[in-house]
This record gives sequence, structure tokens and C-alpha cells, in this order.
Amino acid sequence: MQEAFLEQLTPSQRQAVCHREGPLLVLAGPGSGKTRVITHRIAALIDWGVKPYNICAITFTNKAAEEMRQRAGALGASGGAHISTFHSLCVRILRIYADAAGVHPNFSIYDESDQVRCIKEAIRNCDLDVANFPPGRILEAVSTLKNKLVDPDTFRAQAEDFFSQSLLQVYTRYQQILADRNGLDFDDLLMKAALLLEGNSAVCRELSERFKFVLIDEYQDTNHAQHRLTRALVSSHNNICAVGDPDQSIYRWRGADTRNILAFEKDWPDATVVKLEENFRSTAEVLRVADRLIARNRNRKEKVLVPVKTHTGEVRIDNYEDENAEARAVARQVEELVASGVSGSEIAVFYRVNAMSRALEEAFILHKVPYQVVRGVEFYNRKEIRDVLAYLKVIVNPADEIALQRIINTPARGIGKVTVDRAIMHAARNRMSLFDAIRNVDQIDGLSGAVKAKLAAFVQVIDGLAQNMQGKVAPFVERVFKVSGLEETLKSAGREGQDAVENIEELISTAAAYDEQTENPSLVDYLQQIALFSDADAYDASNERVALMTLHAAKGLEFENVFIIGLEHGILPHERSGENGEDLEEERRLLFVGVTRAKTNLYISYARYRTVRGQTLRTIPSEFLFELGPGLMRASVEQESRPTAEPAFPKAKPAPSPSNGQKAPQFVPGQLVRHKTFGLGRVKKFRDMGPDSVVVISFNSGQTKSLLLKCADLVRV
DNA sequence: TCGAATTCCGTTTTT
DNA sequence: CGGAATTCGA
Repeated sequence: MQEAFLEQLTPSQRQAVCHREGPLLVLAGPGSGKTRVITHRIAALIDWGVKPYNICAITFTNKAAEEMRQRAGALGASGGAHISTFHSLCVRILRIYADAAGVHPNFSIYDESDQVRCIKEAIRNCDLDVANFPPGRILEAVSTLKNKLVDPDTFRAQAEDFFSQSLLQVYTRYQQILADRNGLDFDDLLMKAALLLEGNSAVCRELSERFKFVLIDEYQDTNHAQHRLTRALVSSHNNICAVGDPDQSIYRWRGADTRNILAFEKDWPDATVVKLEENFRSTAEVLRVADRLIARNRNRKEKVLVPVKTHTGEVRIDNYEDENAEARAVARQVEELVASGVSGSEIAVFYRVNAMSRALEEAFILHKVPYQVVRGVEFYNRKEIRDVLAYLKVIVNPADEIALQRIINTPARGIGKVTVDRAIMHAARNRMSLFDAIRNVDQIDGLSGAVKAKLAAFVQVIDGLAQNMQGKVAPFVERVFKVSGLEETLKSAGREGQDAVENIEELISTAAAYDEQTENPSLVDYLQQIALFSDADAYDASNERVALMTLHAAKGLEFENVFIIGLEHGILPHERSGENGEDLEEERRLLFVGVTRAKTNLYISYARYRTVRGQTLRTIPSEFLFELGPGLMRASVEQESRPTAEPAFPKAKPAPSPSNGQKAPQFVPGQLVRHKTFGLGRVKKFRDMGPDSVVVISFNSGQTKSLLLKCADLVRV
């Protein structure tokens, strides 16, 4: 291999790229050129004469897939190689082998809100109470089972206790409801594809021989289903190249299992292991902090980050009065950076939860700093978008009752709840789909002639549209928008309607883009593709706007200047992340991911008060702050004790008057107390600071809060 | 049947 | 506190 593109690589990278055949594991720290190894390897394989058609690269997000296609293209490996996420790959497999997998190729992909509707119905069908079986919890349990490839039949043998028995009933019913509607949820995509490959040797062999080389990025975040799918996929050749970093595993809550990467050599005993420990991304200052932090994790293989960059950077911890002061200070610093010539695209702000973007957005607007919030879903969640998509789904898959119920009276056409309920009853009695029921509307009892005519008219609209659904998608979407009557309704709805129309126009242009870049565009394929898209995929690094995103969304990105806000106990680590060490370690990895996105400067901050859901609470600094390194936190505390810490932003907080000059009541750990909103709880800790005393209470609801005594209004029980 | 009002619900991270 | 689902009244 004398190719020029190999010369940019370090010896270790080159070793990985030029590995010929057999299993290969690349253990690589942040900023070590992981993804580059994959793109170069794709190019190298093609260089050796492997057909692009025989290469399958799997990334974590659609965005990453798109980027990889471009980069591989730039190396001359353009076109042909299959580069996508696990989920997209599974969609393709399930569509091609629909019969063998036991699904209809026009299946709808059900997102979370669709899932909630189905699971609620399943819970009701099983005569269980939604109060005792919260849909969210049940869905979580079902998801966990699916991620472990436990289908209802398999689960039947394991379900022993009462809860498992009930769960089994609901799970079985839920799957039946989905099957009736030709619907698959995200987890089904993985489970059905994996079980298909494991259970059908012909399909397995065919796919394994098609994809002679499989490359997987972010392997530390694969779950059990993905692992089993991978094993089946490479079973006839073991040409797997897995790339990842156990320290950057941040999706345990979604079933990701680091054992997949840690036990790689057990799964493939003849694996070649290459380690990449040089870091080309960050300054030594940033890496020292990252190193110190992640070293606290006990459940980990030790690894150091070796800096390559020689110029210096700044790492700072700041603290502010509250979230608004914090947001304004960040906006001001960003403003200064931009004024000094830094591009907005080299600045990012990370936070733990999406809700924290609010204060930032207000501050950025105030400072007139252009920004973009990189957030999950959003665009595809807008009402008007969902409406149009529901029409498309019904046309493609008339069994999709969720979509059908959404549009049957949207726009309003005089088909009310009573009518729909009658039709549903009729369909259930005669074991037919809702759409078939209204198609034969005459057979439904108790409907007036006028209502029957309205239903027949609706069926005609759908049938009429369905006749020319072939070919390009964009013109069809436009037609649906018109014929459905949605356009007319929105256009006569004033300002808001106008916004909605513009959103639909944007949808049509994304459909046009799909038509452009897809060989055989089809409505089914389009719907199944966009179901797997998130707004993080829409992040546009080419514009000059500062990026605001969650720490999770930051994965895989890098910026010269990084701000991480809200380093407070309960936020990072998040209170809902549980008390056990495993969860805490994942929160630490999350911060580690954030820290290692910074190429040069890193500004971490926390606030002394934060308003969460209308409650202003005294915060406790995150324990992670102290782990980042000695000195950093001390500097921050000195700043805090300065009398004029934030002269530009005078305190807005009205200090609640100490109760009639009385001495603040004392609490001792163990004391039982009652709070207006949180209910009963037990005092865990009491910090006596006079009127500013802080009580840490573990409430019976399971959550632990630290409350400012003078605001909390606690009653001894 | 429809739109407005009200209650009630939950509230991490996302393919 | 804010959004969604449900109920209520026209």
C-alpha cells in the first residue's frame, strides 16, 4: 500500500487500517482518530479489490453515517459501500426479507408517542390499571426485554412473580396490537432483524456473504440485540472491525452494554487488538482534567490520554448566582470570543437536560449571538408535520390505525368521536381493521346517512391519493397536502397557519432532497427513513451559529471552545440516574465526553441557585467539580466569596424574609418532615448556615432534594 | 360535533 | 411551571 492517504496516519492507525482479514478491535480514546480509521479502512479495502457492495459500515447516528459517506468519498471510495446506522440497516433487512421475518414490508415505524398509545391500549385490554402499571415504566421494561432479544414466547418461560406475569400479558398484547397495525417500534427493528438472522440460516448466510467486511463505530454503545445481530452478520467470515472507547459509553439506560467491547476477545478469540492512545484533538490542559476525572471510575481499564497538541489552552471553573446569571455570563463570553474573530461554529455549550437550553436561549437572544439548539425530534414532532405524515402512512399502510385515527377528522370533516368509536367497535367485533370497517361503512350499525357519506368521502380521498403514490415523493407530499384539505385549513388560520404552511414546505423540500439522492425513491422507504431521523442529525456545522446541545448529543463532535453548564448535584450527576455506582460512573463518563470535545478551551460552570420546574433551590456543587483536579475548584470558591462577583448582573433574587426574626428551626438527620409539594421525607443532612441553612431530604417519592430552609416551608412530623 | 376551559400529568439522556 | 389529555358547554 503506497497510497497517499495512508501517509497521514500514525503507525497504530495504519496497523488498524491495513489489517487484512479476521476480527479487529480498535480501542481508542477520544480524539484519537477512531472514525478516521474506519473511513481509511473502507478506502483501503476497496483499494485491495474488495467490492464496495461487500462493505458494511455501521455508525451511531444518521449524521455520522452521512459524514462518513462524504469522507470515504473524499478518499476515492465513493458510492456502493453500505454506510448506515444499525436501525437503518435493520429496516432494509426487514423490508427485503419481510416474509421470512414475519412482517409486512410496508410497516410503519412507531415512535415514542405511538408506543405510549399502544401500550395504554394493551394495559387496558389486560384489565390492568394504568395507575398501577404506568405506561412509561412498562414500555421501559418491554424495551429492556427486546434489547435482550427476549420475545413474548421466550419471556413466558421466565415470568414467575406477579409483576412479570402481568408484564408478560401486556407485552404479548402490545406485540399483537403492533402486528395488527403493521407497526414496529425502534426495538422491534433490532430484535426482529437479529432473531431473523439467528433463526434462518439461509438469510443469515446470504447477508453474511453480501457483507464480507463489517465495520462498527462506537462499539461501546451497542446493546445485546446489536451484538447478536453483529455476530450473525459476520458469522461466515468474522471480518469484523469494531472501534470504540469504553470510557465514552453513555447509553447504558438504553441497553448499551460495555461488556460487548470489553469481551470482544472472548467472542473472537483470534482478534487483533490495536490501541490508539494519542490525542490529536485537545490541549494538554483539557486532557489533564479529563484524565483526572475518568480515573475516578473503578469499573474501567486504565488508559491515559497522551496529548499531541503543543499549544496551550485554558480550563476554568466559574460559578454564578443562578441559571440566568450563568447563561448571561456564557453569552457574554461567547460574544467576546466572536468579537475577537472566533467563528461561532467553533463554540458549543453543553448541558445535561434539554430544558436547560431555555435560559441560554434567552441570554443569547439578549446578546444577539446567533445560536442553534441541537435537539431531539422537534421538527418531525410538529402537529402539521405529523398530520401530513399520518396521511402518507395510511396510504402506505392502511392498517396503521394510529395514523388513521389522527387524520380521520383532520382537518375537521364532521367525523366525531362517537362515530369513530362506533367504527372501532364494529371493526373489533368483526375482526377487521378500522380502515376496512369504514370502507364498508354500510355495514356499521347506528350511523346516520350523513355520517356514512362523510366516511365514504374520506375513504375516497385516501383511495384517490393511493392510486398515484409511485415515483418521486416530493410531488406526492404536495398533492396530499392539497387534496387532504390541510392546506386550505392552514391557509385560512392566520399567522400560526402560515408558520405551519412554511413547515410543510420545508418538509416537501426535504422530500425533494430525498428524491434527489435516492436511486429508486419510494414513499415507503422515505417514511421509514425519516422515522429514524432526529434533529441532532440536522445539526449544521457549516453555519456560524453557536451550538447548544445536551452532553449526549455532543458525542462525536469537537469544538475549539466548550462551555459545560450546570455542574450541580442532582443535575450532573442527574438525580434520576440512581444511587448505585454504575449509574454514577456513567454520569462521570458523560462529563468526560463533554470535556474531551474541547480542542483548546474549556469553561465549566455551576450556579448557587437554580429554578427547576418553578422551584428555586440552593444547589450543591457537583462532586465531579472536585475530581477535575486540585486548584480548579479552589479558584472557583475564591471567586464566589468575592463581594462583587457579578457586577454586571445585580442580584435579582428577592431574599425571603427570615420568619419574624425567629431563629431558623434546626433539623437533625433522620427527622421525618413534610413538604408542600414533595410530600413526606426524611432528613439526610442538615447544613447549619443560619438563615441560609440547607436541608437535604430523601423523599418517599424516591427523589432526594436539597432545599433552602427559609424557602422550603418544612413541617416536622 | 367542536372549541374552550380545566384539570392533571410528569419531569434525563435518544435510535 | 408548561404541555397534553380530558371534560364541559354551546
